[in-house]
Amino acid sequence: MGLDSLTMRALGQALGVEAMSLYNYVEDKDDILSGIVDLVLNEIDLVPAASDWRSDVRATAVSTHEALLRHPWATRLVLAPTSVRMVSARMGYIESILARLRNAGFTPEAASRGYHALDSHILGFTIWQLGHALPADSPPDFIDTLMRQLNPDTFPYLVEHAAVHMNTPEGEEESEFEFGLDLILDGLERYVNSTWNRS
Amino acid sequence: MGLDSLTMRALGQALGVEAMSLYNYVEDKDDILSGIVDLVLNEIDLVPAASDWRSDVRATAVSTHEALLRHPWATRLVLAPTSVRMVSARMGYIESILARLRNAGFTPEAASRGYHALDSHILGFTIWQLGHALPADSPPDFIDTLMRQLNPDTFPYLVEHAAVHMNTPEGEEESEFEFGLDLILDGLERYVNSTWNRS
DNA sequence: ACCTGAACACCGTTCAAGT
DNA sequence: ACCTGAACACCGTTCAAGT
Repeated sequence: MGLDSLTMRALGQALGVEAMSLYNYVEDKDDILSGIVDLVLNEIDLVPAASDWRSDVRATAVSTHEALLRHPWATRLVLAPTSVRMVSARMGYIESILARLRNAGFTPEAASRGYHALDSHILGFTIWQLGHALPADSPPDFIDTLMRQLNPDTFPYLVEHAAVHMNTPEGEEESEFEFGLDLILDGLERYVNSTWNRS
Repeated sequence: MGLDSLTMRALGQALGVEAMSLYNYVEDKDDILSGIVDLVLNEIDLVPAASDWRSDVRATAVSTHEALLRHPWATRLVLAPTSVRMVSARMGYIESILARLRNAGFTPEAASRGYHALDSHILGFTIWQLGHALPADSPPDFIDTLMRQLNPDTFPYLVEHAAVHMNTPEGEEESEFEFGLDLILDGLERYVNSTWNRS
């Protein structure tokens, strides 16, 4: 499992064909990966202009987070694009966030800051979340070894932290993303209110 | 350049030896990568207990961000560890954040939330920032192609956003990290104040 | 037009053979 | 004890040769 197991030879085999045949349909492997990024990003609902900027932007943040979680392997491609096509695939998404903020009255500078704060949280939290999940190919004794290191004397608060996680119901886990998101939205709201001249 | 160019054969050559000799000193390649993670994480100043929790935690967040920027290739290893050793290398770091929050009076649940919000921003923002830098091996026409797609008619706000970046002095760029960090710290401060019983 | 075998320049890793 | 050549099982990619 994992993005690394997507090889030209394996893909060919899945299609009942030799790896070299793929080059009749595709420039190179990056072309395939770019296509994957396209597909994933197309699952995101672009920012609507339905209500206030905060709800609109929030909806897209959640939609993006969900789309990425649906495709864990693609997330690192979105975050660290390896081709021009992957970069340009994200342009519409970025534009729609910027547009929504500017239309809400953000100055160009405030919209830029807002976009950075939001997008780094959306992508950054998601990849952080995915990275903290144990790798799928972890050997059976992976967790054992880890647990043995988790000594209550040397890491009391880590042990406590683990316990908090154990006692947290399924859906709650998800809302950690929204907790951080709301901290940022709160902050942006106060930031623009403090720098706005009401006309 | 990049982490991918660290191969056993290349490393051997740099040491004036064949690749196979390395296996006399090292279990496997993961062993080497784990060692790199160790070295990078050791550059981080763990959370002091010098003043208020906010300043203390903030100092470590900045220290971590700086250490990671000094070693861009290692960042994705820290974020998506591929061995038990890489995971356990981070334990002391996580423990120190949790400890500082708990000692400041955070409940176990609040400390967990706080840690998640902070660490996801520290690691997430950094890798987001690194991912948005153009890849070092970008072909010369990479930027050209990109600029041609950046049509002011279809992406007016992206063009504006790019202009904001152009007009931003060097050091300012850095403070985007601290801008987001302070939004989160503000939020945590209000969060714990609202849930605290002062005794 | 599409597919393939052989080949090239790479990987990480093992192992018997050298010193 | 440490190093190495040869080998194995992989990569992405090219290209001449087949249909």
